[in-house]
Amino acid sequence: MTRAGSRLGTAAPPRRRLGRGDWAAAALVAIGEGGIGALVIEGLAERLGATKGSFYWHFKDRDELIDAALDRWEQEETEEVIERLRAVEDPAARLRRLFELAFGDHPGGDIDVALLADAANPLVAPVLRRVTERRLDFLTTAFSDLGVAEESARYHALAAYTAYVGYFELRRAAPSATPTGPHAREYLDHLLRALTPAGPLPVRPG
Amino acid sequence: MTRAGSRLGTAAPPRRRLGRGDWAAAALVAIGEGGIGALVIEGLAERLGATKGSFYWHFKDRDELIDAALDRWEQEETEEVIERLRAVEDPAARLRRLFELAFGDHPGGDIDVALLADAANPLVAPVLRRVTERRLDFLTTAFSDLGVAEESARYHALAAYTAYVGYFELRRAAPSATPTGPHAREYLDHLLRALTPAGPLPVRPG
DNA sequence: GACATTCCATACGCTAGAGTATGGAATCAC
DNA sequence: GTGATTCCATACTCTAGCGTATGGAATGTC
Repeated sequence: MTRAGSRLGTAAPPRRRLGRGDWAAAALVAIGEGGIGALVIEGLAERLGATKGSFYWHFKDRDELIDAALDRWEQEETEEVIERLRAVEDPAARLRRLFELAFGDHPGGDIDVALLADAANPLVAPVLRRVTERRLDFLTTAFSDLGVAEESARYHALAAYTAYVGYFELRRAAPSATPTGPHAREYLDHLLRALTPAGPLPVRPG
Repeated sequence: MTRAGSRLGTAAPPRRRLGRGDWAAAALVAIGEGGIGALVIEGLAERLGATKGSFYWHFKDRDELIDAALDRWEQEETEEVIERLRAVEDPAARLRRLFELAFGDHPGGDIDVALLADAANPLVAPVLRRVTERRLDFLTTAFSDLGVAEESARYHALAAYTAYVGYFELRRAAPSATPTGPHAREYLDHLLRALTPAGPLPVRPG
């Protein structure tokens, strides 16, 4: 058969040729939806309007794709976020911004949770460990900058990070029990009060 | 072949015949170790010193075993715990005891986390939702009994529960980053201060 | 102690999905 | 435009693990 939709447009868009990046991106989406287990080569191929043949030209095997997707995740959802937050001068504002980003509507939380679900996977484990420690260190420093004592800052960081992780886990376990709409913001306020040391540190003051 | 170890003891203990309960218990252990995916019939059979033949006599299929294991979990790790906590009169003591149980060394947290990992599984989803809402409701009431206003009590419950879930997720993601030994207790103290409304509510006062 | 019933082992069929082999289309180099 | 290179589709093989079929052991029953 000649390539589907190569001449007259079928449902699929007249696609260009694929590269490793396309596969890695699609893989990360799949992981976000159903974890490593949902990363099925022929499934991705269909989404991309291709077949296994393409995949096995770009990648040695499935593990190599997983690695590529995890690299991408580590970069986009941790390093780049941290980099962006460095730009915020005021420690309180930086922390507040971090909370807003973390609990916001981006798909990051879902990927996080999906990867936590595959924490036992030998490919996932080291990346997950690295990312978790990196984030915790950043959080610890953030609380330190706020004036919290060294030891206490670590506990604040742990509490904040587990609140974040737990929130997205809860959303999967019982979406109806998760605060939505105005309640979401109220809950975030509540969290900020509980998790930050001194004052209320209101979100978007004014 | 005659049954292994039926006369002279080999490595395996001279086992009695198996019942549904044995399979369900083994299944729950397997789930705790690796989630639903780790629940492999022939694997469990080997652990129990039996074969598939036995399993398919007691159960229609794998799904039926999963159901049985989930039932067991819901009963042991939620209903029975709640029942036990009802016995504690003082609201503050009850909440403190709950925290101690939750963050204690029982394997419950690991099973919780494993099932959260399979939240998308159609067999797991309804049980998980039920259990989560049940626990949240109990927590909400617990905070209410402590004198927290209705709406606020819900947020307290959410924060406490996500802290619990997040803690065990963190332990899987980066065990080395999780507080251990004396730090574990210090962190628990920190959490109690952050998550409970009024006073410090010390663990095991005195 | 023979028969029924309960329980289980062995040997098989079946499917999903990873990975391979190979020919051919697209694109580039000149 | 023709040869080389890059990219991809099709048609396989192979394995893990679910489920089934069937005979036989263990245990109860009278």
